Amino acid sequence: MARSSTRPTSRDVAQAAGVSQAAVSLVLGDKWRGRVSETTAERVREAARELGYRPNLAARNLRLGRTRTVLLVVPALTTEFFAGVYTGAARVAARHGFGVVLYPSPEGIGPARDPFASAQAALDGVIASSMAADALTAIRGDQLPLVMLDSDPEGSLGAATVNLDIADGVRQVTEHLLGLGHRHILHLAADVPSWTFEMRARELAARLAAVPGTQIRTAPAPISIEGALAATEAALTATGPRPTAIVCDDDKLAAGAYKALRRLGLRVPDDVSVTGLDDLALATALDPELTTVRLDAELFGERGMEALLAVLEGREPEAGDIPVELVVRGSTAPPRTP
Amino acid sequence: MARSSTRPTSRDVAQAAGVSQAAVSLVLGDKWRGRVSETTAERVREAARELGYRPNLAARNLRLGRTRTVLLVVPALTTEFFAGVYTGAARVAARHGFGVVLYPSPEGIGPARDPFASAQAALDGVIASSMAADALTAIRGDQLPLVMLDSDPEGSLGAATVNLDIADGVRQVTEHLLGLGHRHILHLAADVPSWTFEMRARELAARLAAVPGTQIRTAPAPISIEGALAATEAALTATGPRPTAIVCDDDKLAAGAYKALRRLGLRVPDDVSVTGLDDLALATALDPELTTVRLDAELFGERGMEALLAVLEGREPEAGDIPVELVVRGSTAPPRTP
DNA sequence: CGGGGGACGTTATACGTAACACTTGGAGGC
DNA sequence: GCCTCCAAGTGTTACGTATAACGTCCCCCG
Repeated sequence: MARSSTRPTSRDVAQAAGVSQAAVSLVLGDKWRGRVSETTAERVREAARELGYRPNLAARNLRLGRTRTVLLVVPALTTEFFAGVYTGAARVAARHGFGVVLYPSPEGIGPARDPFASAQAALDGVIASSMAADALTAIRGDQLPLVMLDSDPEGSLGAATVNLDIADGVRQVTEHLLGLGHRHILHLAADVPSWTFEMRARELAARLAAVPGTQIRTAPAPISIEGALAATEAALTATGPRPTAIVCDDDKLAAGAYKALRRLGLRVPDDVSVTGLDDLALATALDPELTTVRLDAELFGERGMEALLAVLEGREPEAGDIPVELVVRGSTAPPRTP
Repeated sequence: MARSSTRPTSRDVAQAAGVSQAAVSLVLGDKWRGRVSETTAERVREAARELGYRPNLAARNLRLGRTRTVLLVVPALTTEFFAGVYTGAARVAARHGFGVVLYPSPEGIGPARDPFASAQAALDGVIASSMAADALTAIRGDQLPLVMLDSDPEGSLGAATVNLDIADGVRQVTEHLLGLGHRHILHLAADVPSWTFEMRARELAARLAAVPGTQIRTAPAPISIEGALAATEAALTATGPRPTAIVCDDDKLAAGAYKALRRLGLRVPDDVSVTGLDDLALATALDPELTTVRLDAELFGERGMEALLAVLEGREPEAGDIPVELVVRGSTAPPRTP
């Protein structure tokens, strides 16, 4: 029996099986075909089982110079959306023998300057959702292979990007509302400095500008129910004609809009139509159920991981945005004719 | 200039600064007081900065025999609740120079037998939320220091435990409803084999049994809005007197109950009162806002991490459950007198 | 009967870091 | 003048693994 206080090593297994450490490595690494006899291999496996042997990952990582671990940087964990992204990424990763480590962006967790101070794990690459440019350059400084999710393809410092076709989602929402007859729209905009939100505002404005007689107003709000409530209430009690529809950057914002409308005595969709974006569980918990743009978070995660694997293997990542789909529910209707 | 293709090592830094590798290690490890002169130390730091040196974590982990990385096993990432637990754990961890890696339980991600197959990172310890017993024994088999969240203190194989005082939450809910005059209660129970849910059912039954004239019925449902909707609808259309209050194991279940009641033409709280448990953002998105038990997820995570640090340092973890608090909102009212 | 080549291993080495044990050149004490 | 001591480092080793390179046997073929 070896030292019982410490974890058994491959050398301990070797001694127990009466072979060399190299043989243990070969057998357990599944590289023994034609190099070790079946009986010896079985003896090694038996010894490993007996001792409860687990390879030391730090040693393996050092030896191989790679870790088969990847970091997923997300802006926060507070929505199901990034849970879905993680699930998809982890599924693809597992198929390729990779693990995924999460790093929620440094809001209240240590210094923002160094995204890796808190993620001690040694890494092969990084998948990062839209984040501020300075954090991005910090990551690039680490020379790690990088895939950006939902980021400006032009300005991402040459990193590979995987994007949802949110511009198309905005198009679908706009056409849906215009088709119903809406002409006066309030954009409840996420007050977060990020390419994706700026792009949504631009796209929405451009779509509406193409139709004469339309008006748009923008109300920025932090992404929380309370924040959206306040912003919506302020925007609707302001002077001028009342919007007949509210386009929200996010389902959570839509939930806040619902509350504001209720507080003002307005009904959805009779007085005001509301649309969201994400299609979280929240969307169907609301009454009436929310018309929103469904984003396939898991597919997003899968495509992100596949892109990173491609970069790691020196291949070209698959191009093309991920399609999104408008889900029409009960929160949109034609505007009441005045 | 060293080999530019590969990452610089401490030896490269040493060469650039004209010192030995050992000196670099001392300076960068902040152990140089009285061993290296201030001028040399500065020269080393300068060289490290120049080359963009980052220590190889795999090598450090191997050398030190520890990783300062901890695994947090959560049942799923689909709720804000575990996002909060993570945030709290990561905050405490960062204060002690630790990192936290997340491992969502193996639902659709690789083989359930080996929770670590997907988490390649080398680990110092594990924090695990309530999970099936076989997964637990698998973890124990790895000999890693373990803290269990919200698990049976008796049956957790000697691991340290940190618990929310959910029994007290159930007490508060029960007393609130009994005080309002409710006597016939439906328990919308999470259909998940877990100590914490079994405990809630037991506690609820015991509390009600102490009051003569009360009735309780149980409807098990998967933790999803759709599942809760179906279960509630089935339970309410069954024969017998209709419950006047629904106690849900979870806010998400409550959202499903709301939908079922709406579909049946019943109003909250006039016809039926509803309570939840968690106090997610969802609770205030509902109309009327949900009376629920607030769990302090971040504090839960902090206490979990502190307990693990205590175990790692050979100390005794702090004892005592984390208090929870009933938040009364608009979803509970006295039953209508028939 | 010589030797070519499988089958079955072993020996040796490197990955990058941290820490222990050791050296060197003076300064100071008596 | 010799011993001691300290500052300021250096040389060396070990952590546990994976793999390239190197031995043996022994069988079989020409």
